[in-house]
Amino acid sequence: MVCTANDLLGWKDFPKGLRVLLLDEDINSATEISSKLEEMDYVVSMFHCENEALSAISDEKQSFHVAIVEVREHNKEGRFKFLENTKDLPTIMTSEVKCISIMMKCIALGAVEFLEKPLSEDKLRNIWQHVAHKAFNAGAKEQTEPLKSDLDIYLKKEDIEEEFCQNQEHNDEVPVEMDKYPAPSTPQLKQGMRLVDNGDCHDQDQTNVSIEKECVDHDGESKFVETTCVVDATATPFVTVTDTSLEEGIVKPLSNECCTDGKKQSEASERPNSRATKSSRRKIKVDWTSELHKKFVQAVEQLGADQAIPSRILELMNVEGLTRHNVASHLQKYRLQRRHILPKDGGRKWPQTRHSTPRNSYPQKPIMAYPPYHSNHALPHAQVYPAWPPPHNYAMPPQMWVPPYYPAWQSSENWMWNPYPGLQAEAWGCPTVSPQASFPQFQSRGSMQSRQTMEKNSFENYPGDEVIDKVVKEAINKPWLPLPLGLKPPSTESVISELSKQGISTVPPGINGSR
DNA sequence: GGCAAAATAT
DNA sequence: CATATTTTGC
Repeated sequence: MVCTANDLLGWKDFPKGLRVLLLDEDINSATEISSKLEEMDYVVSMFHCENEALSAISDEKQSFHVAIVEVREHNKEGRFKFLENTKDLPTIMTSEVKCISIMMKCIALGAVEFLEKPLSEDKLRNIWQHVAHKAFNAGAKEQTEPLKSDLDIYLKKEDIEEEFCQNQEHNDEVPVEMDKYPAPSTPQLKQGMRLVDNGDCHDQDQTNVSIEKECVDHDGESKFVETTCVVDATATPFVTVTDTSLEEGIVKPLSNECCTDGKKQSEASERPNSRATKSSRRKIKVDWTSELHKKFVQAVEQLGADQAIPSRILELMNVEGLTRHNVASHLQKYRLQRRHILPKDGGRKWPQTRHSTPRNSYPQKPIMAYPPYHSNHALPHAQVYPAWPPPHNYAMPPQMWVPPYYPAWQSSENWMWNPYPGLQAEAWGCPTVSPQASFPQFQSRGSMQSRQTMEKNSFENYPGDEVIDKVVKEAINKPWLPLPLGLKPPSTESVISELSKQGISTVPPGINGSR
């Protein structure tokens, strides 16, 4: 059985109840291991020969999450075969003898780990990690469309890779104290994955910053904040990072883009680990995804301008892992943005007239700059909604607040108004900020895989952010090319006039659009 | 809680 | 190398 990330999400008390197939011809050993496992609330099915085990596996009525298989010289061929036939089942090999060639072969054949006997409790305790790993990895391959679990929204690929270290204070309900039992195991490395082991992952004051991608959540409700953890490459145990497989999207299960961004990976792996060695390690970075921001905004709106203080917002948001500081910081930026944006007329440069319907006509600038000349672009209306809520909404009492169709932010880089929309936007007649209300789950750092998926979806519905971003970027960088999305370039006169408004009266030769 | 500096990320 | 975003410190 292939456990999916979603399965894990809904799994109360994970990894309790994890079904373990145990194959060991030594009855004593098997019994011993089994009882240890059962003490940990794993559900064990013991087998003494491959065939029994294999038929149990193929039995529809049974399913296993992970297998522990003993191997020794005389049965190795059978075990290899077993391994080959159970690719979907995370299989841990174990042996009394330490034979490097056998070990190697097992690993080569897909074993997720090789453990030397005897199997201590510590070793056994962590076998769930392989299930989680598998789940995350499996999801990526199958994903055809984004999963939308809460975790999806909050977790990112980095988490999956880097989270081993973050369990510090997860004191509530964690069935297994992972933090106290450093995984003896070597979670299966899939392409490009790194194992991270930040020696000191404690965080300071808050009790909530534990992000656990692997043990996902123990309570279906909890939402984790997407964070980026500092990685210490040197601390990475025997993991050879294979960056070549960037787009190998791993998992999508958990999030929009779990483990897929090759660039990030390589960067991370090469990243100097200065920080890791530093005693005062920086806190993991909260990634304000559109969903998270949306929550934030809703909280702010609900509270009203005067009540909207970090602690209350935090409370309302109810997002696990988020700290007051995080919120405060975001609030700071939020206010800054509004201050910067609102004082401006809001009408002169950004006539709401264009595509606004009663419902979405906000007094502020739309999220994207609008081409003043043409309205025949292919962008859907939803895209013009402002990222920040309009002022009248902002101050509205809870009961009065009507959630507008809120455009989720795409990436943190473009969720605010374009500070200088006039020039670029009007000059080029194309959006400067990519809209995206339809696929908030996609982050800009998305994997190639999600990117592709997104693009596919996008074209079937709305263009996705990334698509737009890309297109817009290209349009800006290569003005000589025809504008995409049905946009037309502004007239020379309008450009000149706009430039003069900006104080540019002379246009240097060579930038007149031809080249 | 809020502001600003420092640290990072892009 | 500069800017933007987020964390830290006060």
